[in-house]
Amino acid sequence: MQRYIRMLREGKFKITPRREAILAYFMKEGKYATPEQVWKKLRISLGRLGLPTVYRNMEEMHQLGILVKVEGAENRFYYGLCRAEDPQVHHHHIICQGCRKVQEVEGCLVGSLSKQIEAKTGFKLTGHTIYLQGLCQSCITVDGGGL
Amino acid sequence: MQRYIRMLREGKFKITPRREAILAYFMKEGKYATPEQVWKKLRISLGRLGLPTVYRNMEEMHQLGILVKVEGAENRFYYGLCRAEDPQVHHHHIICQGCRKVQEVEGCLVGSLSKQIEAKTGFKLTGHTIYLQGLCQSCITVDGGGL
DNA sequence: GCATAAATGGAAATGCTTTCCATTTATGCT
DNA sequence: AGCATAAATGGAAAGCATTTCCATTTATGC
Repeated sequence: MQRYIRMLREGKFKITPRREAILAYFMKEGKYATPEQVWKKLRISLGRLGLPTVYRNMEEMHQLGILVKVEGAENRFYYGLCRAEDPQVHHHHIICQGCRKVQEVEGCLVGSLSKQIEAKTGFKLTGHTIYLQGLCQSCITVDGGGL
Repeated sequence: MQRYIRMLREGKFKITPRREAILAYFMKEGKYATPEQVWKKLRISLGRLGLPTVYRNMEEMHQLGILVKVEGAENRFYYGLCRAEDPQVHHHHIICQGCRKVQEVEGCLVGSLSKQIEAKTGFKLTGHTIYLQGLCQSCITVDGGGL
């Protein structure tokens, strides 16, 4: 938790109860979620909580590298906590199709291949985004997906 | 063009002037575009053209593998023509940040790494999506991006 | 040609996300 | 501790990409 608080501070953001609650939510759940899902849950304990506040804060946390943002089903966006030691160090995430758990994949998948890609296509690579889907160990043993 | 027409037929879709116009648009432009962009252009030559028609057809073509669908800026979706010999054969696309040109990258970038990823994470891979961004040769020589 | 299911256009609805703005609050300074 | 101030927040309303509805038109097989 403290490291995420620190990241907020470094981004010149204030530490508010709402932000702490959002962080706590993701620390506890460990899976990806939409702003609305977070809002529905936190609204109960926080009393008053605006949906725009959740959207704003989650997007800010995404900008800071605290949350990963992925395009889920039905053109909606999901966010998940990035637990990488240093989020600045380029890496990827894999998402469990069973329980929506988010996990880091150290190292860059494209880095080692970039030369080949550039040779093949004639392009100069400037960036990439990878969405890995899979099943985490506990979901493999259960039934193989669904949620 | 004929191969895309064939793909539409195989998908039990009728060959309409609108569909042909959309295909022609992408054949000519070769870059990715939103339904609205396509609509604005084709509306002129087609006289009457409904925006929902463009959305519907582009999404259908995406389902058939004719168009690639990528999430662009500002939560909008862009489509680009897939020119791979056989779109069913798994491959990736790279998009030029300069001119939005879409190009195929043969082979799968994750295939050769999947064992490593699975070993590292404990996940069983079920799928992946890769968005490669780069600059095509002509854009490299011009200025380095922008559009 | 003709029948028919598919395609289309325009208007309206949907629904995620953002903006506006008045009020509240975290933070730095004294 | 109290204060000033810029940032954060909530609620309502707006924005806007995308989809749905439905009456009309059209491609296609016979």
